[in-house]
Amino acid sequence: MALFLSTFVNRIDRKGRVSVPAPFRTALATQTFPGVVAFPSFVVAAVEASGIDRVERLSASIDRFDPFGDEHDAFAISILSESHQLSFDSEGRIALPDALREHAGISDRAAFAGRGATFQIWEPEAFRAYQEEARKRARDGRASLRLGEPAGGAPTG
Amino acid sequence: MALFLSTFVNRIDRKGRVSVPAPFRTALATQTFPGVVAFPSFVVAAVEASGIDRVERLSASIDRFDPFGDEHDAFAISILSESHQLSFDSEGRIALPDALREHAGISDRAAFAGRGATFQIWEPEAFRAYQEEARKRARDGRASLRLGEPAGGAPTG
DNA sequence: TGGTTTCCCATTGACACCCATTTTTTCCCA
DNA sequence: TGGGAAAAAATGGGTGTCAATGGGAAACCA
Repeated sequence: MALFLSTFVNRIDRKGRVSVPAPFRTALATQTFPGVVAFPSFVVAAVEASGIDRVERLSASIDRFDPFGDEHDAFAISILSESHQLSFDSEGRIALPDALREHAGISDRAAFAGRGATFQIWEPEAFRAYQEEARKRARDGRASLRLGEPAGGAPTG
Repeated sequence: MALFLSTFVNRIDRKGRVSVPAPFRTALATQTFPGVVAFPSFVVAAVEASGIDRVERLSASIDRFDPFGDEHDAFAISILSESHQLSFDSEGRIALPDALREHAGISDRAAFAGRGATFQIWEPEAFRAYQEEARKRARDGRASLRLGEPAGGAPTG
């Protein structure tokens, strides 16, 4: 199972290329498409990304519902139509399309932030601020999260 | 299941490496990733650490919910994106990233404090003070600890 | 055929691996 | 039960390898 952890900040060269962090590439190695699938987040100013397998599952679960109901239409449009397939070059880099860069306000550096099964791509400073905010919320303990089986107990942090 | 007990203080060399205490390495031996996963505590000035299995469970339980809801966003960001995968070298050492060292105020020595299913990494003096404080609270009887049935509730605290 | 993308190669720097040494713990035996 | 040998753990440092980065040239598209 793919697990994206940690945050890496990489440089974008004048051709618009960024190295995908090596640990992320490793996590993506089993995918059927050698690259990442990315679309603009509709919640925050960042790019959502994952391997193609996850998108295929998402597509399948959308398909399972009424294809003309508008409930899932929004998701289908927002995600699938705005997704980009970004393939690795021989060095493990991808080219970020302008649409995605603009959405995230990215110029010459990109922060790859692991989120478990997916990751996000941010403008580094914006991510720092967002992270600070998230940390505050976590500390306030408004969300309580318990680990699944086998071992119970909340994360102690 | 991994069980981390006792406290060990080890030296950090000029490359930023520390030996993970041998008993902790033994407890981690069954994990799928040979190393530790660590992230800054959002409660105290210390580093939270565990094996990767625990983080995988965490990721899975986040994934189980609406992946675009913000209910668990704070934890996802605070834990997953701030986690570092620190792999053992052939001597059983890990390299502590600057971000983690700074958060815990660690310079040249690190205290590994067992907490059962997880452990923490402290600056030794800070840990001593924290321990003293915890002891005081325990004496005042303000903390009550209950053992669960054989496999019952998890101890909190 | 201009502009873009892909492939290839070079450079740099960080880190993983390897080996040596010191320190601590364990174990054995007098 | 104390001393000492042997084993294990911790520590220190050199070096080869790989990831990140930059740029030129070929391939591709419009």
